[in-house]
Amino acid sequence: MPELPEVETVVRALAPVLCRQRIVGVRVGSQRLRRSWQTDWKWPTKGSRRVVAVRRRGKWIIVELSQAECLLVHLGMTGRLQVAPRDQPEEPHTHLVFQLAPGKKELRFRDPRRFGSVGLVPAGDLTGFFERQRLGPEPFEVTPGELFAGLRKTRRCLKAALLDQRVVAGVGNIYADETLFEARLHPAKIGCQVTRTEAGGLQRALVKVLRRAIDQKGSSIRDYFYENGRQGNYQNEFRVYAQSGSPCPRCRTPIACIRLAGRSTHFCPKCQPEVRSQKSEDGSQAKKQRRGEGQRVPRFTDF
DNA sequence: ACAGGATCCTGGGGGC
DNA sequence: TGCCCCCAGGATCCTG
Repeated sequence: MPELPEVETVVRALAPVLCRQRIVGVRVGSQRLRRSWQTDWKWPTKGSRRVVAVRRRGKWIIVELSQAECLLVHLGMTGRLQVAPRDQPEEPHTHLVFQLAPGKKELRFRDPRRFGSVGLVPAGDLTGFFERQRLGPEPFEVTPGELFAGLRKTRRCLKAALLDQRVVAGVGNIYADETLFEARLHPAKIGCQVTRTEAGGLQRALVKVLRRAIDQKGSSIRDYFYENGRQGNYQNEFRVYAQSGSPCPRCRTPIACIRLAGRSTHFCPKCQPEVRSQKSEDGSQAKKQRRGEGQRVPRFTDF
């Protein structure tokens, strides 16, 4: 599952291959992605676009093109971007193919579960696009104070807050669990109960875990390969994620697995002690009186 | 306004 | 061996 380290690794692998190439044509598959990008897909019918740069924001891949446009790619759960020779047979679930020149290669977007999305944005609207998404700060740029402020606002648990891209961009299920273990914080602890010191520790843990994962070229479980079948190695360093029942690497207590924010959540019951005033099963119902409609985050295809 | 559950989607694994 | 069912999870939609 591509999270920040996996996306960063893909970007680093793609950038030298794609930069200065021209996209001379696009072929669209018959299956729709989850987002209805296909009907909205507006690729210029004439002229080509040169790839100027490839970079990342949160879990988004940004392919900067000439003529002030950006190709935005989100890999979702199972998305893969791969550069392949044109004569190499297409794998199943290939939804989008960009023909490159010079040379006889293609950039292919493959996504079996179709949770990913691809779109074209004017470069001038890139900032606006991420603002409409309310995409939070990059983990390497967020200050302890900002993280503390973000957590203070919510009654959700830390696990849910870390998964929320508006709090901090790029964290998914794996790195949320690993970060909370590193910070010795219980995943069910309520955001607004976190102290400034704990928020500082969480920020340091986040940076440490993500840096190490990037060094290891991400985690390869099931679907993720960063470049033509090459795998990351961080899955060999998981300390809690997918380690249910295994001894904690610090204290040998069996790692526990519970369900939080709709996701499997792994932690050490001893190193990440239960919080004092944890959200009770039926507690937090005081919010019942709230009413009205939340502000809609624009769909990807809205721009 | 906010939190949490449901939803989409396919491949893999477990149980029978 | 083959079939069925469940689970995995990112982002968004829906409900309370």
